[in-house]
Amino acid sequence: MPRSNTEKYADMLRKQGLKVTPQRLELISLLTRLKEPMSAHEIKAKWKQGDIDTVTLYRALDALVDAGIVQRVDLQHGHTDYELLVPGEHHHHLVCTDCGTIEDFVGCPGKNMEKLALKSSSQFVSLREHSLEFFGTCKTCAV
Amino acid sequence: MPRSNTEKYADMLRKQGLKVTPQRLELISLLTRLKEPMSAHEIKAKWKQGDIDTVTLYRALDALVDAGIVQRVDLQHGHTDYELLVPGEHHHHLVCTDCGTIEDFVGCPGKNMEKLALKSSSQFVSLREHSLEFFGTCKTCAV
DNA sequence: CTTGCAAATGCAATAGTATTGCGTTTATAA
DNA sequence: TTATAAACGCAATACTATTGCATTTGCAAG
Ligand SMILES: [Mn+2]
Ligand SMILES: [Mn+2]
Ligand SMILES: [Zn+2]
Ligand SMILES: [Zn+2]
Repeated sequence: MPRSNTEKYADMLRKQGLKVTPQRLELISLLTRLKEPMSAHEIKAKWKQGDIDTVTLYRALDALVDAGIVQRVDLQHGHTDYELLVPGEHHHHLVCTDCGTIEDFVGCPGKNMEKLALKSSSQFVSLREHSLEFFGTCKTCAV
Repeated sequence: MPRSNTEKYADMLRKQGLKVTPQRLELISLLTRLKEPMSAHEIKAKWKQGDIDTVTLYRALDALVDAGIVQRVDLQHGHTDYELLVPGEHHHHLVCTDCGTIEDFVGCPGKNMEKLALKSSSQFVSLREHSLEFFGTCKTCAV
């Protein structure tokens, strides 16, 4: 990972009063190379520099989520998956319920949906986030 | 619960080759009265006829999901919540991250979103379901 | 109404996911 | 260089959900 990106993420951490540690840097570096969201255990299995304690990994993931670097995703796998968040963007996923194939969906009309949701709501005045995942069958599995 | 509704759900179970048991009927009856999605443990705590074994409850919930009577919801509570599904409809939720207030959102433009998602996809040709939940702050907590 | 049997139940054990407490180590700012 | 709050690693524990198996039961066939 180029130095500029590393420094960008380091700043995002420090901005939240969080420390920049070797573990957190390797975690970011690892997530940068992933093409799909991954569970804590899968991440742990991919760890290069020796090993990382499971607790430390979960706490590092929490820290990155707090800093807005990582987002949690629920793909109905029975656990939380994590992926790097591109700043200023957001995206969702298409999941094949047969083979597990995952594809990103980037054209989410989030603002419109939130407007719609707020208009129909009697109790809410502002929305900060939303989860959205699609489940279906990919070309390969459709036969 | 009126007899007609009970019979309707019983038929939905039998149609899937699933049996109609006292536990499943009480579970449906209990879910009918709920205004919010609930976890397995919360449902167990509300059980009236004596007690239900946790395993039986999970298996009954699975059965109702298979029969299309119940849907699973992830409200980022660290567990699965369950709620009765109105046949032919679907809805999502607004969740207050401060106090936990939950409000239904019924005006989901699901068909359009799926069309949008499929158009942008290179690997998928059909989508069956989607998850969508909004997270924000309710009027009471906004101050 | 009886009977046969696959499906469902209850209990015990276990798996999988995530968190807490605490003593030691380390990043960072003074 | 030093002080200190944050982070780390390890052990224990909590919480969520599932598996295996002996027993019971829904329900359809006769
Ligand atoms: Mn993604
Ligand atoms: Mn609801
Ligand atoms: Zn597939
Ligand atoms: Zn609130």
